[in-house]
Amino acid sequence: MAELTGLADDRALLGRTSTAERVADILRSRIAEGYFPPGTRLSEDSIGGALGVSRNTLREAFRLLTHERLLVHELNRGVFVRVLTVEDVEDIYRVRRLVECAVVRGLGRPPYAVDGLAAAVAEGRAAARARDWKGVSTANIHFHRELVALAGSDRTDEVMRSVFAELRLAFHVVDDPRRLHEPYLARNRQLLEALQSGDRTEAERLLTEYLDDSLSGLVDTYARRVAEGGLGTR
Amino acid sequence: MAELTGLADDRALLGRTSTAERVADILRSRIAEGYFPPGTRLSEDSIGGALGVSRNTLREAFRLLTHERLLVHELNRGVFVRVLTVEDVEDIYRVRRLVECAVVRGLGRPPYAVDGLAAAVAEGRAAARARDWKGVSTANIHFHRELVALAGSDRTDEVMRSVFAELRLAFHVVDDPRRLHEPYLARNRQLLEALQSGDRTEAERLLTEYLDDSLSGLVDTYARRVAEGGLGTR
DNA sequence: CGTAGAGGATTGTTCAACGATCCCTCAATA
DNA sequence: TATTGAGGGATCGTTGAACAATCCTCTACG
Repeated sequence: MAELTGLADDRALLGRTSTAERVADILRSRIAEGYFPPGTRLSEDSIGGALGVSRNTLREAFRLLTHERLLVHELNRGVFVRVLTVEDVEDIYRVRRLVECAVVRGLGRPPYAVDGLAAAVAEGRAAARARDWKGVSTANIHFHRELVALAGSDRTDEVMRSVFAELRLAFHVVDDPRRLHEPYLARNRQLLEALQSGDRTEAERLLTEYLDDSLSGLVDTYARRVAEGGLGTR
Repeated sequence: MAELTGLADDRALLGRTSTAERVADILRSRIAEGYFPPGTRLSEDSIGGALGVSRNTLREAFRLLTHERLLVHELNRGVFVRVLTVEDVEDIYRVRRLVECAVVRGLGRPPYAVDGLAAAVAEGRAAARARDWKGVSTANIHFHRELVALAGSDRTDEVMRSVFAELRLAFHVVDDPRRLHEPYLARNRQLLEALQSGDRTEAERLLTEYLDDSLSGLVDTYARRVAEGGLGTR
């Protein structure tokens, strides 16, 4: 038996993607880019017809996305792109504060593996230079996903990936992404620097402030938009 | 328009569930109680026949439980009750330490709402008196779910509910539930007392020790059982 | 003893059908 | 005018069947 360790990673690339997962990928990115805004109903017939997949396959894709909380399923009514309430947004930040701060606090001795964080900061800087505010938002999320990854827990990573995907739903409702995301570029950089210098407590302080400010800023504009927009909460 | 605020809570009750969800409920509790031990193959034919549902519906239920990590799906072989690896158990405890400790640390000023915790302690004591070690294990899990509930976050509750359900899979593999669960009765009580007296830092210390000991005790016997039992890890 | 292959059993996938539910429309009534 | 109720159309939920693909077991053979 020859060397096979390197092959394990390739298995993910191989057949392991079912039709339903590919459909879910398509729908997920459509939702992420705002093509299907929150509140939109996704009809089995029209979507299945457009994508050329059977109803069963499509329903499996719906189920995947429902599990990620991107869609909500109402019996005999179909699936809808989730409309977050303000309480949802607050709960998302409750989870973020709980988990992200715990990750920072639980770090062992420095140095820390901050390569991913540095890459996300660079990604955000590049997006800002290109005036690509949606890209800035994505880089922001990448930064915090990398932060969570420092805990080295697959389950935590998965949970937070889903939480961040949900958060993106709120971002699509607000109309001024620049004001919402740009200020946090510098603060992510600060956070990175604190971690690079091995200062956990300072990093935790920065992170807490970050999350508090981010939540209040988001809730302000979000509540206004939801109220005026009259998104189909039902 | 009359007073309708009280009715909002009742909506959850009349929210009907699909057949697939009800089937998933049944299978979930069967797995939780050990009727289907880890490694068991769940045949579409026999289960569908016994429950009187069609294959399509049953497969939907399987998918729901697969998303919850209680079942694993092997292509062309069917679904099996998940067999946790030691790495899985370790990751579960990584999540528990991260989240449960963060919950305790994030508590505000005392007094805390420890009614649920007290009830779980009482439940455990009663089960121990009745020599019902599986009941002790359940009460243990209830205690920690109540602990997480102190954070007041729906999402955190849901995540941890799923994590605890997964953990139960490991419990079913070990053969001496008494030795595994009984020692923690007293420690839960200690934890409760620390919280009742408003001592967060002491509670966090107790909790950390608890989780460390619980993990090492579980991994010891679990690794042995998995190795000798030769559960169908394939 | 080991291997190749046939056959049976099980799963993967799709489709069509029918009942159930929801939503919308419209008419009747107070 | 506002409310109620019936009807119809659209969509979802579930079933059953059919066929292909795959796996497992057992047998026969070298």
